[in-house]
Amino acid sequence: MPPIIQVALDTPLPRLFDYRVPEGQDIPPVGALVEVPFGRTRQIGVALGTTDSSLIETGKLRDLLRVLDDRPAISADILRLAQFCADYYHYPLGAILLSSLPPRLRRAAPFTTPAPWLVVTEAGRLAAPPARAQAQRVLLDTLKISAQARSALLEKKQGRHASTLVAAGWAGWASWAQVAPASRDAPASAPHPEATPEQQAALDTLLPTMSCFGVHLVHGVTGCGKTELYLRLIDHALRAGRQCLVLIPEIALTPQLEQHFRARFPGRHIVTLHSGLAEKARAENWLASAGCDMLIGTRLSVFAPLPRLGLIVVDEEHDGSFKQQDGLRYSARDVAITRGKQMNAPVVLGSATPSLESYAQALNGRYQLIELKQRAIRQARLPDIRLIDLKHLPLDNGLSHAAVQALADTLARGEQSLVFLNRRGYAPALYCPSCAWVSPCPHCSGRLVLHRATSPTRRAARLKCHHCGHETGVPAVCPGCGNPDLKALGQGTQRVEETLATLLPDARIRRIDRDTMRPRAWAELGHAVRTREVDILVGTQMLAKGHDFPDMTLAVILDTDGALYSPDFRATERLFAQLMQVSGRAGRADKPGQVLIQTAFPDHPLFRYLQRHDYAGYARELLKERTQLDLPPVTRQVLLRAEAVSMDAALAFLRRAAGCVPARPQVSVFNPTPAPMARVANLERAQLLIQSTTRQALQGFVRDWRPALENIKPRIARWSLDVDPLVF
DNA sequence: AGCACGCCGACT
DNA sequence: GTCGGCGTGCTC
Repeated sequence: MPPIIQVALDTPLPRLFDYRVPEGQDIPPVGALVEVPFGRTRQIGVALGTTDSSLIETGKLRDLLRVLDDRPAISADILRLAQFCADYYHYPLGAILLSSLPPRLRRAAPFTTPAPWLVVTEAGRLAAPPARAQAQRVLLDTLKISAQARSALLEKKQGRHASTLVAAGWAGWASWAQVAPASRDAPASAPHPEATPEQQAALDTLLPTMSCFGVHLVHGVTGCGKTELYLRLIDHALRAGRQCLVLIPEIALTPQLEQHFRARFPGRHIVTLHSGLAEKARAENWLASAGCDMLIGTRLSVFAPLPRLGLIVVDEEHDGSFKQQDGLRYSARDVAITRGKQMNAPVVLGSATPSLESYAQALNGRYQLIELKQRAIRQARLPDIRLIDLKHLPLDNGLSHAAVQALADTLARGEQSLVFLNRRGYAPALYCPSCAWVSPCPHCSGRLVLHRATSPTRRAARLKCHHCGHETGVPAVCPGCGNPDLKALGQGTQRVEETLATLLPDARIRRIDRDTMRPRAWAELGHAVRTREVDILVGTQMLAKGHDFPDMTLAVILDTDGALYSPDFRATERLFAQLMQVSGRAGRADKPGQVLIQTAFPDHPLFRYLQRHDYAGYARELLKERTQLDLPPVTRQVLLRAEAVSMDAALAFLRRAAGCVPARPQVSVFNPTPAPMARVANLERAQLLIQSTTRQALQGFVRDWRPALENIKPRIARWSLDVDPLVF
């Protein structure tokens, strides 16, 4: 009987598939990528081992087509990590393994990358390019210190200069194996600033623990020198011959971070990985990461091959970008911690506003808490935070007189301001004064948001649901009663921008939200702000991330009140983190910033802590509140998805499902999010999020619910039940 | 997820 | 008479 191998394939079916290995063909090693026939297609899969007997009848077994030996097999540690994710996130192993590969290596077409590195030749070391060829000189000097990845050169648009150097015989292309030894001649790290006493104390605590797994939460105020701390820890790991993985939220927001790292470790091989790279570059960098010293990348890098991994840094660990929102719904921070545990490598989480779940783990001693309270670089005082009590105050389109006056004064002084309003669009709802119709979304419990046309020539105004994506035109008359006089209710960033443009006609205003920001617009924006082409930035939470704008002296915060008393208590946490981040952007070296917050609830405890810049205090307060409500600090959710031919059928299923949910967990969010299927026009989806306690409890519920749910599926096309740790 | 099979209504 | 929309079932 021929040998049988088990293969993981990229299908939604949560099982492995058995194939025969034809006579005379070697059995593929565990982790090898193989091509197999599947249905009437061919698929790439991952060979996972042999078995003597298959549950599938021998007649149905098909033959393995070939092993893809142009690319490395998936290593044992990544297989183990993927297996963890398959169990934890209830997702098929094959789908995880295949999606962890760069898209180019997921395809069968051969991929050869003989020479991804540009190195200086002997002739190049002695050569002196003509003085006019400035760019070539710079590149040659860089090469004398360290080889450069082809992809990095292409990214920096230096491909032509590279070709010129190669044509002159001063540089040549080399494979990874040829490059690595030569690079060791270069200095490992550049001179570094002296550690502040506080940083030194943190290092004294951290360095002795760096030889084994442990999670360390670095809570450091903006400007405390967290990056310097990372650099010291990375240096330590690199000297021990280990690899470092640095996870960052979005590479677009932190191009300077990468430069910083390269400047500090000129002789080390630093590789970057993010979805913005071209397909070929991404595959090259992924392959190079196995032999690199340091990998800097976004969440997808957490699955990259790093056989000598010795340190993981998760910068801005609270950031939502670490959570993947579709497909495999993983949190790169949590996967990183698991990987660290499996590899026995320390994990350092850093943030000025740590997530509450991480902070709770630090307080209960599971993570080590490192606090950096002093600003290392700027001696500037923290911004002065003032509240504008909105009670009895007249507002002009949501803006108080005091706020407008402060913006006008700042403008008159030639300084820059920032206006934060966490609501994009023109108005959060359209309202009929005669029948109280308020633009409900036909597909979910949300409201349709009014979006004005972006320019007179562009398309007309639209109503959009920010929750499920439903979109329609604006009705001429009220759909409820026919009244033609519909009003825009409340303020969005578009409306604030419009109002400010009227009130402050001289100000140059830029709106920053998901509607105005293209993925790569951050660099341009940073430039515009630094060269003072902009006076006022109006924007959503996008302003809380991203670039440091050095000359912002005023931050105005509008309408926080919805989040203060939201039934979703995570809204308050998010608001506090956002306000801390936005406040941190106000002020400059010679001048403390000013923050003005409009609120009808100036006595809310959140503001007390905010005014003292006491993030830790408020985090403790919120955790205490949860204990009193008998909620564990780390709550998680179960996600139940149903797809049916009609929304009604899906909702009916979910209501009945909610009825068979055991009493313990709270059904806290009823959140149907329909998305028309590509092929089945009427098929709708709905989701039920059930908030619960610990992972163990949820897994128990998932186990218990399954049989009960099996009994109640009339007209349900598909349903699935996942532990969803995305929202803690 | 794809993809084919197969069932019923409106077309050249 | 067929074309095609869409429910159903299958993939080692």
